[in-house]
Amino acid sequence: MITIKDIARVAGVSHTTVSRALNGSPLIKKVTRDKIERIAAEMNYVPNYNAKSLVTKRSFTIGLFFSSIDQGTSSSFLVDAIKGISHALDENYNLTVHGIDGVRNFGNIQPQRFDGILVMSQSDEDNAFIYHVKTIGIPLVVLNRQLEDPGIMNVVANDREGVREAIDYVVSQGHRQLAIIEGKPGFKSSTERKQGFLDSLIAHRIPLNSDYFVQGDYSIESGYAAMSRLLSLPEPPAAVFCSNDDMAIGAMNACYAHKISVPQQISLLGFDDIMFARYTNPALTTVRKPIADISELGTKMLIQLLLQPDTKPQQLFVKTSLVVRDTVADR
Amino acid sequence: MITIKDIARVAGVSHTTVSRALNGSPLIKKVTRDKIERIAAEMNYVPNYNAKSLVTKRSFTIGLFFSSIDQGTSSSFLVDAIKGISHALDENYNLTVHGIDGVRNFGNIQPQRFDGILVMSQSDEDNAFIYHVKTIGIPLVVLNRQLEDPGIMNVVANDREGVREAIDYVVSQGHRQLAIIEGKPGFKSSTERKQGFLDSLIAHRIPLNSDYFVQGDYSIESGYAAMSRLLSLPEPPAAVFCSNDDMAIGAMNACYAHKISVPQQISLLGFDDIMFARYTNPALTTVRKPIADISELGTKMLIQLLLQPDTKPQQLFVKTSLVVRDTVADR
DNA sequence: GAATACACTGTAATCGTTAACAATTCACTT
DNA sequence: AAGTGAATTGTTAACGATTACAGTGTATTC
Repeated sequence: MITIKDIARVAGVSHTTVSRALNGSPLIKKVTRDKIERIAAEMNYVPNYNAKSLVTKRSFTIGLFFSSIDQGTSSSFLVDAIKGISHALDENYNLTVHGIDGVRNFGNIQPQRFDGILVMSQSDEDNAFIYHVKTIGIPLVVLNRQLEDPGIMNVVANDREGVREAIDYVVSQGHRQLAIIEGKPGFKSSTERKQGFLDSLIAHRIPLNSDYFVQGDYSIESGYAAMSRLLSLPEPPAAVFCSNDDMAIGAMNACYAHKISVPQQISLLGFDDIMFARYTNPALTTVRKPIADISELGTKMLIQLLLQPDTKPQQLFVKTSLVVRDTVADR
Repeated sequence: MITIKDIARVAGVSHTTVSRALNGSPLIKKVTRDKIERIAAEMNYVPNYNAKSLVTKRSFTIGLFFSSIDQGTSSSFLVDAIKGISHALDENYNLTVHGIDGVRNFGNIQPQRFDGILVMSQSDEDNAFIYHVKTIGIPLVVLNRQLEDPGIMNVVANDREGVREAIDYVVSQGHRQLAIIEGKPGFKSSTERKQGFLDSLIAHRIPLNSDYFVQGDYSIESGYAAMSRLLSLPEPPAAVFCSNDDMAIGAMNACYAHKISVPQQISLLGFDDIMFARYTNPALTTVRKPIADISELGTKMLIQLLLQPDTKPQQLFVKTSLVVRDTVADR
């Protein structure tokens, strides 16, 4: 393995000069820099990042932590996240991936091991981890889940606005009896999405019917159960907004079971645009949560934070988009 | 940040002794070791891995490379892979994740940066990368895709056997007019799965009908197209084996479009058991490819390879399992 | 009671890099 | 021709660990 000293020898300079030349120091004369760069390239020099890290105290690694590695749901999250992050990260940074639940002792999470940390959060159970990271002072960005704490950089989708737009669309298609299957109680995302639903209804002066608000918990099964309840109503709704796609899939299955055809007899709207939304039958109309964009923006914010540690934490919202497919009928 | 020298100072020993004590050297007396360990714990000592790496020439990081980071398909692969790997990897190893297509120059892939590399391969376009890794001598295990080269550690599913068993099952349900939608031409997995299909048909003395062999390319669209062709046959098959789940989903959609009900009029069988297989309507009967198990076993082999570099490369097969759901009718 | 062996601990060099500080070179002034 | 300051380059000491080698102390042997 060749080192800067090897290069120094053939270039006839000191290894310090080589170091400086290769790191773009303005101190070095152009001709020597060019010569050294040429030689380094010829010798296929690759810097030893451990030595670099040892002295600069930067690890050149960013850690991505996500809620659970063992729970089955929402797997496409992770791929999209990695996609977005890779786009924003330059090649001599390493991205390491961990499940938060796999971290047995927080002691291993140390500034010397991570230049920065991204948390793809899905539940407030992550808070203990998040505060540990914050406490020991590693630059941190939390993605996907809206935080109450304004002291932490946070990038999320604008759920409320996204849902409002989607419901506006459903209303514009002529539906006025709208129901909602709500998300898991206590989750910020649940209330945000519900708010967006209400925003639209109120804006359109649609009277609120308490029968049309039913509880779910983001699981397929809860979507099935909730939809069954709605279908058994004396006057079932014309359209149902499901607070996530999983529940929409459950709801669709409930419709099949009750011989109700979608969207002819009832319209369905999801949220997330998971990969499978395109494959349901009929294909699900839904609100796309741009995980890749969120991750990319979050990574950029993290890099910003690395360069200027005193950057003020903010809460950034990424716009969602409505994906019109086949589950909302036009009347 | 506290170092072994700090510990040495309070313990009244040299830092060498601390290093030895903390690394389980047999040279150290039990009482000193205990004392040092106690002090280290009290001081919340965490070793500096960069310093360690610099001198031991081990990086404590394993790289996971997968074919493409930007292609949309088979996302659950990655999560399952990370799951399996995390299980087998002890906590002071870091797992870094990269798309092979994101690697702009191979020069960055260096022994000093990776103790070992896992490649989750999906196409033979990965070969250039694989051989680069092999050439520079980084311990390597290729997962998921069967290699011709016996010089590389390789862990894959036993596709052929898995398909044979699945078709045996379909036959046992009373179907005898069996069709196959084949995978992408030139792919090892395509021929393996086809072989499994043939194995079963031959074992059951079912005559081969050339109309029932149609080409696909693993995409949903190709599944749709292939199924349309089969349905337009004067005598459509009773059951169709799709060489992966994506094509099965396409095929199912084709059935819907042709008003053919699954499984009443035609049975469908997939391969992979992607996450969505459970959510299709009806839920897809398929052959489960145990990605997590493959990854876990692969990781164990890699660790073996790290400990004993002269371990003979082998090709390991992990058994698939048939997941019976609702798309194969019982006659 | 000295020699020897063994068990344990310490000294100092090393890994490949950066960076504070010192030294040299060079082009201008005067 | 010497002085000055700026522009380059070099010397050397870190960074935090491991490890070859040297040293100490104690028990065993004769």
